[in-house]
Amino acid sequence: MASKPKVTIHHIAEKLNITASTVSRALNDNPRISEITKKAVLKAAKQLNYQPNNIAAALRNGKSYIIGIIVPTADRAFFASVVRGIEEIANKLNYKVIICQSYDNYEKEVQTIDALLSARVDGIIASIGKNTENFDHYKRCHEKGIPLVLFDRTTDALEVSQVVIDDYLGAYKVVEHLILQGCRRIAHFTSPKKVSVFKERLRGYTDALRDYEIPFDEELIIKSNLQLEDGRTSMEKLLALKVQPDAVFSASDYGAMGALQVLKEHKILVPTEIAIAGFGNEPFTSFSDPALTTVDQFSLTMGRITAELFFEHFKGGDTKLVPQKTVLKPELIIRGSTLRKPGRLP
Amino acid sequence: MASKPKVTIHHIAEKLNITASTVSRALNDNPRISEITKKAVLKAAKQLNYQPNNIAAALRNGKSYIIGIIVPTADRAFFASVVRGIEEIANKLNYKVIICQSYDNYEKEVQTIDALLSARVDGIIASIGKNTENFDHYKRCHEKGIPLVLFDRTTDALEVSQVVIDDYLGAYKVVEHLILQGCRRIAHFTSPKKVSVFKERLRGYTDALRDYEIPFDEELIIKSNLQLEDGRTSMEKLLALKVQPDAVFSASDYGAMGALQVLKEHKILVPTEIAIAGFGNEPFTSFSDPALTTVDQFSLTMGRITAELFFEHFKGGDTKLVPQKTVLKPELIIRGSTLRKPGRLP
DNA sequence: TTTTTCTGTTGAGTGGTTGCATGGGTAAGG
DNA sequence: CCTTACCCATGCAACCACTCAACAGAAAAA
Repeated sequence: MASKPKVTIHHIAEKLNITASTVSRALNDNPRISEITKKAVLKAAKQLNYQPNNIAAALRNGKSYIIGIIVPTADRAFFASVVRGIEEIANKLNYKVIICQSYDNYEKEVQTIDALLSARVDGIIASIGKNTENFDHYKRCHEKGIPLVLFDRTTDALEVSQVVIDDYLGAYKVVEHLILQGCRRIAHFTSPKKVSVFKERLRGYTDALRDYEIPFDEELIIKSNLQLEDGRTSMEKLLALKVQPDAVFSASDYGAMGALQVLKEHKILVPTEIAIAGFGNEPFTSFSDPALTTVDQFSLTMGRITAELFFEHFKGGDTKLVPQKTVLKPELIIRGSTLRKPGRLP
Repeated sequence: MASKPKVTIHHIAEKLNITASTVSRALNDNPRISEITKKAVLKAAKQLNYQPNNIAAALRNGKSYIIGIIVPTADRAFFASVVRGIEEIANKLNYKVIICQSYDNYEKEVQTIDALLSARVDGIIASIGKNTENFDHYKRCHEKGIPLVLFDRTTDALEVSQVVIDDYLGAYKVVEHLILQGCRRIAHFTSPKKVSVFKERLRGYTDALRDYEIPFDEELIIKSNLQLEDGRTSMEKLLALKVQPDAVFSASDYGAMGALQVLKEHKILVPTEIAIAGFGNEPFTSFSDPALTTVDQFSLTMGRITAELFFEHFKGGDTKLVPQKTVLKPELIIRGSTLRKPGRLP
């Protein structure tokens, strides 16, 4: 290494002929220190190129001012946006955020939780991975007394605060919209995983069909991982049916995009022959031709609300917080991929 | 808080009637501790629900096993991918990664560096923000003796290792391709910022024109922030010219996508009337109609290489590392938005 | 008996914070 | 004018949890 001066408050203290505690207090703007001393300390600190050691402070205080965020992946627009919302609030309160990706991998998720606990973060905000069915690692947070808030991919198996959007309502709106556009045989791409968001979207789908007296057909439910490639194969499966659907509602935008690609390759007209709708309002949904109808999840807002809910834990002192579930209303974004009757916007 | 047992190695030691140092060694699998003791310690640790305190260890060792990554934004596929590549290597070596976003904001970037230094990370890997023209905060890393490696958005003003792709070559290939497709009046979207990648792409553009004896026309160079909206306004500017271009090469995929949207709205045929090419191979480039010709940056590879270069710092011991610059070769991805002569793939 | 090996202990140190002194100065009270 | 009380700025030393160099005691080897 080039140079490691390792300037500590002791060096500053020595230089000024005072003690480290005074320096510490001065740096923390403690009222018990005179302005003159503070000025001197600040000046000396600058001169010596002093860099505070948060590790030491964190050890002493038992508080790191860092909160951990766990998301399946940071490159999904939705999660990136939520993270941004959280960061906004956290930074305002002088907290730093460390972002960890579980890549929807259970082991990695467990490891990450452990790493964060060992790193002594002041709290964790997480969205549960798709493959996670055991929540013991999250329970551990509770045991250690460190606050946990979940968003989007949550579970009711844990007694923690959570922020979700009304996936049921979003799905219901999509399907209702498709029905109003004249679709009668609506397929649904969903996940085989026990993730609440997908279960809720499926429920919205079923209920909308029921309310409009459209028969539910099991063969129109295609389960997959909902990625682009899955959307493609799912669509191929649908096209192989004796009676093809006249609409597809995918629980993810990626799946919908895959379906759209396949339809274009098959020269099947969208939305005239088959309408397509996704979920999530990923940015690319507006770039396709036709642009994808989808559901916006107000990700930035979700991030902010999650953070606010999270910081409630620090306000009340030691009073145990009652877990709160905040449900946001999603918004249907109607675009070309489902618009069969021009000009008709509900 | 619910419960804060705060189990330390001392509790384990007490329980087993040994000392804390023995416990510490046992937990670290030190050969000087007998297997029997190790087993007992591990068992007691589990029983007591012990959670190691990395903060204390880091303070003592002066090593946190955390490296900080600074990217302008984590939600760009390119950066997300690089991060993933870095994480892959880092995790293998038992390092944790903390991802920080500068949002291309200079102040935030400076703050982040300071925060990371104070957090005593073992090193920093960064991509410089668009608006950063002063690099003193990066120099500070060097002063403190903590390793720094830059990728993609780098600068030669700092004596540090860096990993970049050959932006010049990528741009050259794009423009050459456009010329071979018969385009003669090729516009270029670039950034007004002093960021090397954009300067290099511009240079590739100019050189390709020169090599093919196509006159350079200043009015075809449009400077903007290269986001979607910028692409739109830039395209509008081009359309307002007396002599419109027959191709647009945007230094970013977002800009290209904006241009494409405007052209479609104006019912101008792509690529027949105006061909469009971007740079970066963002996933959405394959979703548009026509799909966007662009340049792939091998982001995952870049992440891996960056990480490997970074960890070189730890291998050599205290020998000062000579800064190394690794240049990756980009790949031209030809898609519909520039394919005027069917079947002609170089 | 001396030396080596093995296993474990002691105690200092990592950098910063904080409860409890301390000591000088000032103001009030006698 | 001299106590006494009190305040203010600062010092002292313990503490946070863990690690490691140095050391010690016992058993094994020489």
